[in-house]
Amino acid sequence: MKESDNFFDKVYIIARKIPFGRVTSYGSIATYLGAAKSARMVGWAMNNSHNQTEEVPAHRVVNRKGLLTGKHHFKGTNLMQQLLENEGVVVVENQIQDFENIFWNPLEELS
DNA sequence: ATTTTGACGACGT
DNA sequence: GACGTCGCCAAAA
Repeated sequence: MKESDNFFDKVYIIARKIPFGRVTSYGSIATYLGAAKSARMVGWAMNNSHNQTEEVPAHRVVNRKGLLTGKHHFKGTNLMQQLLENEGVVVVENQIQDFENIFWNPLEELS
């Protein structure tokens, strides 16, 4: 069950492939997996990502608006933002600044 | 087993 | 462009 056995595992794999200092959106991952309209499942997978053996940089995954919608799910209140800022990502009020610039699209970057 | 919700997104109004 | 509704699919109540 290393490779893409199911939709969820794929999400984790893609999430781990996000480069340092870059971010992507749930929908982009879902689209890349062929389930463009199942963006919610990506988010749900992230929630379950804690159960995964390997760590998943869920903090690098935000919604299409570049908004840190899932920050409440993290341990701390602003932990997600802290992690992003630690990578050079500027975040103001849960919103990523210059989102277009740091956006990582698996459809293009990843074949 | 049925209903509700949810780390989203696209479309309609 | 802000707000509302629907669609997708899986897990929790």
